[in-house]
Amino acid sequence: MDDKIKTCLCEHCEFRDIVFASLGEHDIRELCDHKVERPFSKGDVISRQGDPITHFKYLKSGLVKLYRVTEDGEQQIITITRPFEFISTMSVFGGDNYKYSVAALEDSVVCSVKIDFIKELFLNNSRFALNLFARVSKISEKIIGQTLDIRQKNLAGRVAYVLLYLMRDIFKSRIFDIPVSRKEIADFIGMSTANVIRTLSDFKRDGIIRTTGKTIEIVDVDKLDIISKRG
Amino acid sequence: MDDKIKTCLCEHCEFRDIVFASLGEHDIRELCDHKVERPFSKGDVISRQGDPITHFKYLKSGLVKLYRVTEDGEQQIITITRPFEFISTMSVFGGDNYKYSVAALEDSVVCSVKIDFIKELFLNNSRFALNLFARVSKISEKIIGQTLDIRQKNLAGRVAYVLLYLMRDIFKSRIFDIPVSRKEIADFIGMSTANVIRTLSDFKRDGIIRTTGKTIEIVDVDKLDIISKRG
DNA sequence: CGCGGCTTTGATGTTCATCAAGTAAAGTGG
DNA sequence: CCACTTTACTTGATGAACATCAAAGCCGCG
Repeated sequence: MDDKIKTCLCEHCEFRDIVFASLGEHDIRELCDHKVERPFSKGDVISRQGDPITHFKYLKSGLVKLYRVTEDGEQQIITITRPFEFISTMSVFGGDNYKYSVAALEDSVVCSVKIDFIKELFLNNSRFALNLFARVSKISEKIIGQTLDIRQKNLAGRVAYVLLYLMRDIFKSRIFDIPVSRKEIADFIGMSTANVIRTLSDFKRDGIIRTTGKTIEIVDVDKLDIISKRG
Repeated sequence: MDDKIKTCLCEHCEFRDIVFASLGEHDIRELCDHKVERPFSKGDVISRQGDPITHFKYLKSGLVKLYRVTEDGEQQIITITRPFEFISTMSVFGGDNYKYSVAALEDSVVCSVKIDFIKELFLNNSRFALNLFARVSKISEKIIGQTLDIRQKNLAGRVAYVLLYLMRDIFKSRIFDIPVSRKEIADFIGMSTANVIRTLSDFKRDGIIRTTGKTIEIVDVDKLDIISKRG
């Protein structure tokens, strides 16, 4: 490797626009030196509930689930998100340990920077601090809103809500491969696996969705919207 | 009023230790000039979902509920909190409008500062920024954790959880006056009013709690803990 | 080909919401 | 201060929604 030719990739990372927009050339260069880019395969755990928080991690590509494990060993999925919508932990400088686990639902790439370096940036660059704060706040609010949305709905409404969420926010397409098992959907919306499947079968029978293997097509978005709202 | 004698009360406010610890004499003085202290009676709405966010508000004394109104006009209570645990909105600089409403459950005092002034402080005082960020993060995490806790429990478990929360976190006493109606408890844990009452009656019959009017005494904390955990 | 995991469907029982009716408590106006 | 009105609380009965259990089908993988 020739160090002289090596250009800093962070300079042109799309992430720069989001959180690091306010960093000058010098800081970006330094960020690059501190960061480690690491691939994760589908199913890999990216960070684990209870572990000490040493790094600031952000998702560069892929798809992850944020979840926690309850006392009786069940998973409770908090949210499913794409890059830019996941930044290591909500309380970046709040607590010392992860409150939740994160695992890859698709092959993913995560960038990781020592938390101390981010803290330094935060203290020295007020624009950066403001951006980061706004972003983390928005993520928290999205999670809270989603959880409350789900809570007030009945089974059919919840399943419809998840399908619409995957369609609109995650895949931006009416046809996509479901990235989670039925059990994971159940863990997300807080229902039993059997009833999630039953509801999906109902949707299929009514011509609202169509499935072949892992692939799903949302046929009747309007009807799904009605079910989601009415639930 | 004699302006010369008027000392700045913010200097000795307990809140200073929490969010404003990092402010010097000058900033504190200025904060004082900008802030408005205002009492709210039980039942008053402090800030309303959808309204533009113009001020940074924090609870100085009293008790509030954070809630949102669903499409069919029902209230969904997000959390109930004491001073220091409520700071206007989670996304202080995130969005332009309140995502949730806040109302006083007891007579309360709220301090209010123009959001622009806080933003200025945030940009000019990095210690303040860090403190504020950590605090807001912690509040968000508490809310998310609470919502997830409640979600995995059954009716009895939820009611037990709320009683323990009021006892431990809000009143710090086994005897207290319930600050919310049965309907509000129901809106908090996402159950019907009738069933909340039924469960409370069960607890009473089993000698777990004792009530006279609005006053409640938690008699058997251990049993309540078991019910809450098993739920 | 056969094993193990995920999925699907049906039958059954539990939990919880809803409805209804009655009681207590808390305002409200004369 | 009392009758009146309204709101909150309480309890029982009923039915709907959902979990659980069980058995069978499917599918990928060694």
